[in-house]
Amino acid sequence: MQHVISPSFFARECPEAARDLAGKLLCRRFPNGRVIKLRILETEAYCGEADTACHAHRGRTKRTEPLYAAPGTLYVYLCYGMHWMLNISTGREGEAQGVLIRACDGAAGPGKLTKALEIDGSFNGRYLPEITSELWLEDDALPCSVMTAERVGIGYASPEDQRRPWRYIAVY
DNA sequence: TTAGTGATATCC
DNA sequence: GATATCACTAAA
Repeated sequence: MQHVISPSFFARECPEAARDLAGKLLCRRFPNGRVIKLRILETEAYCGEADTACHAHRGRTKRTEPLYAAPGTLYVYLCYGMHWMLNISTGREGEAQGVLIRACDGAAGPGKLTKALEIDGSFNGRYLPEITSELWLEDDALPCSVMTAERVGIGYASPEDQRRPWRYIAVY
């Protein structure tokens, strides 16, 4: 039985939410009506202002605002001038936590993922329950195990934060 | 290994 | 106002 994931799923500490999100289904209805569902294979947790890898580690800015918003709010931003990164806010409102969705099957890499799903900056700051006709998450209860690893692409973070096992990989 | 790309943050 | 920096990718 398919079950649509509600925002309360994200109302807990980021590493837990990121770990649980691995193996779930990311579902997208395109403007032309076509629907695809991709299994999430890789996520990363960014855990608030104290995490030097998190965009919000220097405090609240216009850009990081969605990370502070209610859990289930999307944080979508452009990297390297061409790739949109898809994140979902977690924790409590006022805490700058988020989960980066790094890979689904058929789309390995956060930039390829958003391209495949046609997700861009227009989704930034949107709240999942308000856009269920375009983007939603499902739990089909397919069992899997989850491996952890160090996060990638965060050479600017402190050495101890770079070592944190906050990357989650679903294994079947 | 390197170029490509543009928004953002941080510094004049 | 200017510049440096990026939670990346494809091509070579």
